[in-house]
Amino acid sequence: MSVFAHHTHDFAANPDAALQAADAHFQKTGVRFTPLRRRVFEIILRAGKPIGAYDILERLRDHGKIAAPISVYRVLDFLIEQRFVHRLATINAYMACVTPEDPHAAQFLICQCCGSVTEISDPIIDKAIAEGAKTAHFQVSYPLVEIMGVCADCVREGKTPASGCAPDHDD
Amino acid sequence: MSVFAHHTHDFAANPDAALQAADAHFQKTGVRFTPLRRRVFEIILRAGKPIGAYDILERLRDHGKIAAPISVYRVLDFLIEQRFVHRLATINAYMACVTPEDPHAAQFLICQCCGSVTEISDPIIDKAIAEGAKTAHFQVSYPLVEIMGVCADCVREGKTPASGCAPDHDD
DNA sequence: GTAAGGTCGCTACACTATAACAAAATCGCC
DNA sequence: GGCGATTTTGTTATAGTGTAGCGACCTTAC
Ligand SMILES: [Zn+2]
Ligand SMILES: [Zn+2]
Ligand SMILES: [Zn+2]
Ligand SMILES: [Zn+2]
Repeated sequence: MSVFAHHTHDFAANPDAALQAADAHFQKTGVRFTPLRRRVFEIILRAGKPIGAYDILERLRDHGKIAAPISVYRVLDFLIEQRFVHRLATINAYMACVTPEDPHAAQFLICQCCGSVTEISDPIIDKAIAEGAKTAHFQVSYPLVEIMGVCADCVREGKTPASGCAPDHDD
Repeated sequence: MSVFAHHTHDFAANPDAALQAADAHFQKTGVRFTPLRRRVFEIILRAGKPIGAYDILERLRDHGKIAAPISVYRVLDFLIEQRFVHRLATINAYMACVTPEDPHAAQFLICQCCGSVTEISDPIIDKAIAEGAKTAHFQVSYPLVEIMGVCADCVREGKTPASGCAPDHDD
């Protein structure tokens, strides 16, 4: 297990548990968690890292389902609305929220080398943004924070974004 | 003049001054500020708010220039690289930097009602992100902060994103 | 059962961005 | 000024991302 298992309930790391939790949640709230919505959520969970809308579409088709892009986007809108999925604007991809039951402002650490993304929820960043916005008399509805860079693993391997993320040669 | 003229040197508010500053800068550095690049930068400046790549293309054509999308994107890459332009990932648009001479991490306040965008450079937000990333042993290359919400002007008019940004009726 | 509302399928389309290669302009050097 | 190397731009084609509009179907409420 990595030193950087950053969350105690990392649903994304346990697709089955996450699906069951979602089942329970929608059962409780009465919101309809249809087979299609469940299937798309499962695909996102099992991807293990951010996945594009058209990749989701492809995997739907792998399972015999004939679908058009719009179907995927509609489900994505639903899952985002329900806070089970986050959208990453920088890389046009979608990933499962690690703590969907807990409303939160999230920040994302996006590795430009390996494509991994870590969701964090740092109250200090959150507060700083709230304060900054307040100063400008700006009413925040959604604070998007996507931090591009190199993840701990890739740093350890000496990779850099400049060199196309190949390990650095110091010659 | 608005109460929210947020910057002392808001180049975007003075296209001519900004262009002259750019001329001087590129003269000094020896980097080539070609007519096309200058023209695109001028279009972005005169737009007064974020503008899409294809809108830039259209305005180029208005001035008799025949151009393909790729030309615009190449120039945009250049201007971003030179830090004279920022890209807004959330809305796929580009805007002039308010303080291009001063390297900075920027944050953007994007109004979902009127489409206006304000660039701020809040050291507290910046520091909070740096600290948060450090905790995760993540090496930051570019911290993207795009805060969606309602600007001061629109708040004053009672607009909300929920109602499609029409003024709120309380009936 | 029937009407209403929500979900999904289907076709087509709009918008955003890039690849590959050729032509032209610029620069450095002699 | 000629000339090769480099950079910039043009040209054509294509990839990638996201929506509109409408009708069928399915679920829910009465
Ligand atoms: Zn989350
Ligand atoms: Zn990495
Ligand atoms: Zn700036
Ligand atoms: Zn506004």
